[in-house]
Amino acid sequence: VPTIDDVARAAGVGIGTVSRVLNGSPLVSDALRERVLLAIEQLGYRPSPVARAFGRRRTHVLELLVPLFIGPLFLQVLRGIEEALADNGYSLLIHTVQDAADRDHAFEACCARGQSDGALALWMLPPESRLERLLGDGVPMVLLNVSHARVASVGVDHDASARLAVEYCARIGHRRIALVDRPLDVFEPEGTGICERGYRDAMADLGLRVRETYERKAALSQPAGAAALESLAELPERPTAIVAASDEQAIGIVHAARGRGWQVPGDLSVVGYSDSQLADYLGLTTIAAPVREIGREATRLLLDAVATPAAAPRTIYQPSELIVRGTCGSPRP
Amino acid sequence: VPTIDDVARAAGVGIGTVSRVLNGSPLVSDALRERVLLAIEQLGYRPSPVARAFGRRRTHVLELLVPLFIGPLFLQVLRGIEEALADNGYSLLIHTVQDAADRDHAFEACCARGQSDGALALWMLPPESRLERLLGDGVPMVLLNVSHARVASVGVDHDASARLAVEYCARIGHRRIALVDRPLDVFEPEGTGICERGYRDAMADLGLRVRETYERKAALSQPAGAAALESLAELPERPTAIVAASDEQAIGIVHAARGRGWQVPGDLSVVGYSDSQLADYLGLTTIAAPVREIGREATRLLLDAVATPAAAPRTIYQPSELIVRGTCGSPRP
DNA sequence: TTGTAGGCGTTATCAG
DNA sequence: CTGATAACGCCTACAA
Repeated sequence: VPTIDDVARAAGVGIGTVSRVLNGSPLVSDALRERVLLAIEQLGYRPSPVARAFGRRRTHVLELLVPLFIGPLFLQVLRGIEEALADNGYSLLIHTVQDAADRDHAFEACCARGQSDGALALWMLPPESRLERLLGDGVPMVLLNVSHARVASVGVDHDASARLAVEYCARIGHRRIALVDRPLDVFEPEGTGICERGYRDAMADLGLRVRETYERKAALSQPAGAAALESLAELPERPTAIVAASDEQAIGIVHAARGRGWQVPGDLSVVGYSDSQLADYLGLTTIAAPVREIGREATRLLLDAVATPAAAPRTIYQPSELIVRGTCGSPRP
Repeated sequence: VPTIDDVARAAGVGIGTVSRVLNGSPLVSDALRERVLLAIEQLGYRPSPVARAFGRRRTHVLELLVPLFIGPLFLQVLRGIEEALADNGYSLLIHTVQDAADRDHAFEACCARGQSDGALALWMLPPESRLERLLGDGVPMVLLNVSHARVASVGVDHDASARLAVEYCARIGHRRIALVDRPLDVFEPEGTGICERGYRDAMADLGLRVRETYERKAALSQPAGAAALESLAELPERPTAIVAASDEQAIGIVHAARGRGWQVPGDLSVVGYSDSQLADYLGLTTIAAPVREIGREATRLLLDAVATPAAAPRTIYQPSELIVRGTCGSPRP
């Protein structure tokens, strides 16, 4: 494998000149640039990425922390990220995380500066314990679809999304609207819900009764959604509409409701959240999150942070949108 | 950020000793190892991954080429890959590919040795034009779920899978079984189909009539599957069962059939392929491919190749399996 | 068992 | 504009 030295020798110039040509410096005469380019071509020379990373103290690699519960949305985010990465020479390193321990490892690894120039974390908060080191080491980092006071983030405003769903249900006539939420930090099931505030505020603003018994918090899975429905179904005055915090949960809810012999949307309306591929296939009414855009914008933000460190953590919201399909209808009188 | 020099100084030893401790060499006295470990701890020292990669001429990174059409199966493969990667210090670099040009770039980049120690390509063949350089540069590479005479691969035997599907349909009484295939090379739509041979052989072996009019080749999408069904439906003697080369296609077929007012499985039986999450949700009878296992075994194979170069390209087959759900039934007399 | 010196392929910093 | 030359941080002989 030819090195920069070989090229310099072949072109009859110093390695400095070759390096300048390689990096598009204007400080090279056309004549020499020509000769260098020729030599590169003839030798089939490719600069070594590791040597470069070593030399310029920049890896041109971004890290991506992916929780497995994200499901099919992953490919969408990935598309957005790659859109922002197109042709700027950056690559993506992936770490999947399955549980809290994985998460801690992954964030820890990001802090250990050197592997990458920055990190993207999807749908997932960094553990508070690692936060100091994380911010201390100055690894640029952007959170996607979750927000945190001290870290930059891009995502939808979950409270606004919940409001959208609740207002829609109210508009088509529902008054008994329940919430099947998900914990803000998926690895912290006892914490606050992600749509909680938006749901309550929207209900109150609409003059609808806010009752604790109408709020459930469930994991991001179909069975969890189904379980939440069963519990809601036992209420003396059961809800006629349910707003879920994910499409998975919503699908579980729909299945369970139909399993009880209820009609959806006849006896129960259900709104999902995210507009995953599944929602489309199954005709689920849902609040769409612009997942691809989130990936793109977050990556742009991160690249900015890599180029210009020390910017204050920004939070950018992308608008969510109601997608009407087949799981909502007016309640039967 | 502390370097190995700082550690050596703090521990009062040479950098060689520190390096040995770092790499678990037995050639260090317990006393010194203790001191070094302490210094590392106190300084919060972390060896630089790039410097290491530079020094030992091994990046400890594997590259993964992912075609977007893979869909939700991706996360599953990823799980398998990470299983094999667990705790051996390897990371995963991802390149998504959307079209033939992307693919060419991606394979090209892998050849440019240095970015990674080896590459995994999913559901996708390298372009023949790149093959020489690829094999020439000696980048270890393993193909997943496609096979090639000159490159190592791990996947299911598509012909065996097709046979499984056909035999099942025949067993429950079908005689007019059609195939909606996919091209072996997705970016080469005109090429041979991936299940073609298995389908024809199985039909012949069962004494069923093999007719060209019963074979369609479609893209890996629902609309493509739907289109194939429409075309099949116009036949004077339409098939009573259809074997598809992917779950997506199968779902498109089912939708289109129901759109025509046909009952599935009453009027038409459909078998999918892969057992994606969707197949489960929609109750699609399908041939399951052990996707996670494929990821795991392929990665193991690749790691072997990285450690011991120049092994002859091996092809490993994983068994596929029939999953009976709700889209197949006996034909009406 | 230990320390020291050289090398890895670039980039960056100088004098010219 | 150009060419030496010194980092960069670690690994690996080699010598002690």
